[in-house]
Amino acid sequence: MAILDRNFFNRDTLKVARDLLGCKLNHKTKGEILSGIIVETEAYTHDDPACHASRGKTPRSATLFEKPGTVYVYLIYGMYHCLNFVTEEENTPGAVLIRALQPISPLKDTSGPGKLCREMNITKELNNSDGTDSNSYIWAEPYQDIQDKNIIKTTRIGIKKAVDYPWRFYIKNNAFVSRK
DNA sequence: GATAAGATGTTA
DNA sequence: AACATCTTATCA
Repeated sequence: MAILDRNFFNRDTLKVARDLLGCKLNHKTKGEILSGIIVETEAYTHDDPACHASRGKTPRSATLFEKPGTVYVYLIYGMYHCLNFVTEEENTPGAVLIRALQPISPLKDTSGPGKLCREMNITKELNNSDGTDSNSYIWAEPYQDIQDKNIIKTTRIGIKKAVDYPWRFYIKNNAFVSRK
């Protein structure tokens, strides 16, 4: 099983967001591995007003400038963690937000970026870690091949800037996509 | 130091 | 539609 490596993430953010659909996400925590299929993603790029790096490098957004494949986890609204994979080459900010998973491990509720982090036990501790090998705590690998006809490309959710960018991808008719 | 806004989720 | 709840950025 080939793990998604740095070359996979060192590409156009929109392509990475699309290609992550159908991949298996794994998180090693408390001696066990939790996993789920990625069914919904959003892209955030260097020329995107909604990206955390849109106003330059700050302590929080610094992770977005890291090497492709780096894990970016941040807290939103003081309550919920969100999981991202950094894309594009180093010093070019960009990331793919993982918005929903179809559980493989016995996870309860993973249809939303905050919910899946809660279920997968993903916290800020993982921020800035390397997500490109199975020795790290979190990584992804190809799992299902999703055809273009089964992918919906539409606008992103929960943002106030660049609301018209169709940079959200999800698998058609999948019950675990958020905001049904 | 203070303040406002935010890539959310739950409840009603 | 309100609210729970707190980090981050951006001022001063």
